[in-house]
Amino acid sequence: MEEYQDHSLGGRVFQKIREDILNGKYKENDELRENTIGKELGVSRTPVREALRQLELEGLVTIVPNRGAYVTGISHKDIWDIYVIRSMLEGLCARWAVEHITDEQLNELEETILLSEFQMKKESGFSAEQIAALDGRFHSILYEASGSRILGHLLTDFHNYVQTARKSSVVSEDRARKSIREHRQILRAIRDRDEEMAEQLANEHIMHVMQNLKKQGYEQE
Amino acid sequence: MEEYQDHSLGGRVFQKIREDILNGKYKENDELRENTIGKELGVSRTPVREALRQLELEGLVTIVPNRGAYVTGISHKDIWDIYVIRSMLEGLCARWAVEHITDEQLNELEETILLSEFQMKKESGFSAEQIAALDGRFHSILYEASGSRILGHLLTDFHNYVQTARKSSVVSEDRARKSIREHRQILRAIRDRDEEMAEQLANEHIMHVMQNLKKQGYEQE
DNA sequence: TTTTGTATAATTGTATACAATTATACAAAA
DNA sequence: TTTTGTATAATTGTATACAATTATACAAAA
Repeated sequence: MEEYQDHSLGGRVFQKIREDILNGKYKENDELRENTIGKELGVSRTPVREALRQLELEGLVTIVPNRGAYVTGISHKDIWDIYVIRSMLEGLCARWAVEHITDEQLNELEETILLSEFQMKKESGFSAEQIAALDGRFHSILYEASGSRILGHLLTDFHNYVQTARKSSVVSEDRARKSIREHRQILRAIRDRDEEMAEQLANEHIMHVMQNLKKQGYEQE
Repeated sequence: MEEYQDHSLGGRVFQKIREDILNGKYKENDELRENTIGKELGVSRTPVREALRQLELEGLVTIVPNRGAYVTGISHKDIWDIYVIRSMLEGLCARWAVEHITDEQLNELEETILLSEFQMKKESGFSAEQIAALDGRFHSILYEASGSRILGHLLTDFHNYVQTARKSSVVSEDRARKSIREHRQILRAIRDRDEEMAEQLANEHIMHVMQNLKKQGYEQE
């Protein structure tokens, strides 16, 4: 994500703790002690502190002054809410992309779709992780193409949030195929400079993912 | 905002730097040196570092590893984009509030409107700051009432973002009166449990603010 | 003049020391 | 037994020390 995240200890600790919250290693209300985590990761308290402060800003951790940091956790309702919000914003993003997208970005979108289709045709079976990664790439190109720093930032955050939480396992073959087809339709609408259509398709695309989530027990609340 | 922000040095430094970026003291691409800021505020580097790392997460600061922190700045387009996004999400918020709002919250909304109307009737002229504060309160009650931690968090962030940036000065008397009237309409729709109407009105409410912004030179891009 | 190399200064990255605050253990009193 | 008080331990908050990295100044070479 951001520049320094990969280089500094603090950034890596941030990503690590975040992942461990989202994948369930740290559960709701767990106390996150600076020393304990530091020892676990082989670093001092300083980078851990930085990471915890950042995680609070993201809403994953609650800090009580002079007492400690606690996992806030992310409920099924939270994930559901994010999808509702995302469906609106992905629509807006596709609409804006119609205006701002470059030829190069169009080609990149095309490429991820082709690679996805290739994955699905493999005789040895498709790799869910690869499909998930390509899906991520497709969307982040669109975020970039929206020409909006704010919207891109927001959608990227959300994408990370839910992606790790629901893991890549949710990609059923049926859903994967439909998803790729929807990507292709979105791309076509953008190529045709059809704002209305692009927005609607991107909107529906996320709603379809939601229908799939519902089957897996993510209820409305 | 968050719990620890008021108590710890790091939290206060965070708020201070953020304010100074949004109100223009620190301009785009300004370098934010840990030592310099620390001396200015009479604290050591540690809390400043924490603050800068958090600000990067908010997108107000860019950190280049081993080199420094630079103000990212917030353009007119950014503010405009936030309003477009906000208009959608405030609509969603009002819709959800219809389902989740408590009687107490309804009363609080009523109260802020009454207080606003009282302000506008004052012979000595109304206080723009008071009106802005009441506007903020109205919206944050709604955010709370949406029953969505995620949506509330997001809208609160956005609200802070733009509020400080465009200062309270933009509140013209004409706009203030209309704004209060719109608040009243939104409240009525929520009371009537009319989701559709509540969403639409909240949506339009923000779009009206946008029209006002446009007059003040905030262009589409 | 322009470029390149190098010593020095400045700055960030991380660990650690110490103070302040909170949690815990346990004895004394009810 | 339950409650309260107090000493001690554990933890967070902040400052600072030191290492690593980058910026700057300036001389030497082209």
